[in-house]
Amino acid sequence: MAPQSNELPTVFERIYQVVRLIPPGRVATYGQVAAIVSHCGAARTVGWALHALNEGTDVPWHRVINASGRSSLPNDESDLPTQRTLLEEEGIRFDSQDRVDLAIYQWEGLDWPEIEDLRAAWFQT
DNA sequence: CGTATGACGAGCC
DNA sequence: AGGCTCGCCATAC
Repeated sequence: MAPQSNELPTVFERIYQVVRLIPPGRVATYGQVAAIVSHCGAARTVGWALHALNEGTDVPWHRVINASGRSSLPNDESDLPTQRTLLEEEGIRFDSQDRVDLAIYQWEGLDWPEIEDLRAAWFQT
């Protein structure tokens, strides 16, 4: 959803759009999302975008973890469910070192034509 | 407008 | 395998 009708979506909005495509029970890495959004070194920006979300968001931020298979969130002292809990509720298992097996759970991503479609809309090419 | 700061990641020990 | 360094890039200030 663009802020103004004739304005291109911001980087954050493009990131959110991609994260919404991650199916339940799967995870993606920050770098993986960044690659689809076409900012190959911008994994940190994905983290920044997710950090900016508020509680009631419809963006499944918890499905994005780091390339080591771990949650990158600092220890939150809130009562909200942790990222791990949210993922476990979707059937994802963590190993004894708090790691997700990416070989099993990583989202396969998008096919090239789908990526092209997204970018065409984003950049009006 | 320069600097600092991240929910990162690849490469090297 | 695990820790460190350095590069990345959009924001914040």
